[in-house]
Amino acid sequence: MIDLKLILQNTEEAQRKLSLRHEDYDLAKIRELAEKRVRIQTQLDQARSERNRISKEIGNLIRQGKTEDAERLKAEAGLIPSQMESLDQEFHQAESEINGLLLQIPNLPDQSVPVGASDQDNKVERVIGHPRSFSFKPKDHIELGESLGIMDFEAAARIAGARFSLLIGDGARLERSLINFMLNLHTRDHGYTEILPPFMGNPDTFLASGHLPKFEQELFKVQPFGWYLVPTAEVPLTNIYRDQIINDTDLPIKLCAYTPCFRSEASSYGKDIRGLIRLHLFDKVELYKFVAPDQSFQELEGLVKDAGKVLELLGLPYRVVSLCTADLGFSSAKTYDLEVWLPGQNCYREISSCSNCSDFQARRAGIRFKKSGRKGTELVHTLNGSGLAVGRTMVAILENFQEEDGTVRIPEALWDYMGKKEINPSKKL
RNA sequence: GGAGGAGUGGCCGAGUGGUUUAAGGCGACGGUCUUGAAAACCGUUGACCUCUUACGGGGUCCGCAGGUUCAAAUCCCGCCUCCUCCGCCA
Repeated sequence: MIDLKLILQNTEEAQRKLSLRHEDYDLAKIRELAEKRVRIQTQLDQARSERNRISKEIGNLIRQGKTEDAERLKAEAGLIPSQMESLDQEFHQAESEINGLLLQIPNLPDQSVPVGASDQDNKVERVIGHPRSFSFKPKDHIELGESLGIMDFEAAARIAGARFSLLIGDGARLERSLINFMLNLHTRDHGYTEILPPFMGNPDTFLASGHLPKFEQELFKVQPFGWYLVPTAEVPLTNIYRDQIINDTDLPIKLCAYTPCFRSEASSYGKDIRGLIRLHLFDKVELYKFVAPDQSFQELEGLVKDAGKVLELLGLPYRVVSLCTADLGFSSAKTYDLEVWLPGQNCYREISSCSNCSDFQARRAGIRFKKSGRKGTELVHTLNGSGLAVGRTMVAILENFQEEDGTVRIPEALWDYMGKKEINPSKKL
């Protein structure tokens, strides 16, 4: 949620920043409702104050035994609740309308975000590593996976349907190895604490992270219970500290988590139908930070570095892209995508998305921190980033390290995890 | 699934309709003392909304949401969460 005060005090500025996202929002309407709410609240507070005063007096009279005077006052005070009732209704009406509108509004882009109209305007910040040149035509991961006998999309479709995967033997082992490798790296070398959260959550949880109410069609709902399956570990991790006040000495808090991710891909019809690129269920290791506001952009750079380290240790070429204003996610103030080189597709593909959500999620989730020796609390800033999408990492390994005969070399960083240095073509199950 | 019990401030905990303006303790912070620290003693110590240039004032918050009442942490209705026992179960 963006700050209502910002809308009230600087409507035009907020409107201008939102328009950079190429979406329209009626801030004037919110402003009008908010001003109305304050008027009503003032009246309501006065009525309550009067009621409290009289009630206290009645109490005093009763204690002094002056029951007749008390009865007279009771008759007088009896009129107040009915006056308050309609005000109270108006107040709640205005408040829920304001909230309903506010929950639909995305975060404001930071001023360092490139202004643009589509993903064409994203800015390449840097390129790390060099795409390998092949002496043969590189295969894509689907062909490789099936000839190696480590994937069976037909069986996956039989079990669940389109956009699911089934890994066999070294394929399954590679997925598991990657998860362990990533978690070990981030916990041992990068200082993150590992979390294994629930893979589903209640509606409040998804509201706090910004996935509800606007994006319900992207989620799988568990009926009849009302839970949703997590589309990313960002959702449960955000909510670890929902409605909590954190000591500033505990910041920054750095967490990482492996979870499966469940996405309906409702708005992706026709895109990446085959293979491991876009699935209803995939594995991801997520990085997450709760930080003090003045640290968040610096911490974002660190997050990108931590995610990039995975690719570097695996020897995969990639580039870092700063998303433009039109391509930013709903909760994000600034996002870097890491895009890995895929020879099979002859292009860079997103393998990590690292965002600074500033105070947007913290406000929805009520996550604040307290500076010792200072009055009051302040909202934390939250950051999240993939470290990395596991399936897409497997795609990148298969496609980048393939040989002409279909053999795939395993990156050295994974040798111990895999117990071997290459995967050779073998019979299908 | 059955039967009980419980949810109060950062934490523990008192409080069964009106001197509760939520006692007391712990923790934290400040001070006295001390070479320094500890101990002891003294003091301070919530969040949120709102009015005010300011000083300061008003309001809300005792799991959540309703209700009764002039007045609710306290009584009533519904819900949520946690705990204990029984049953079932990976």
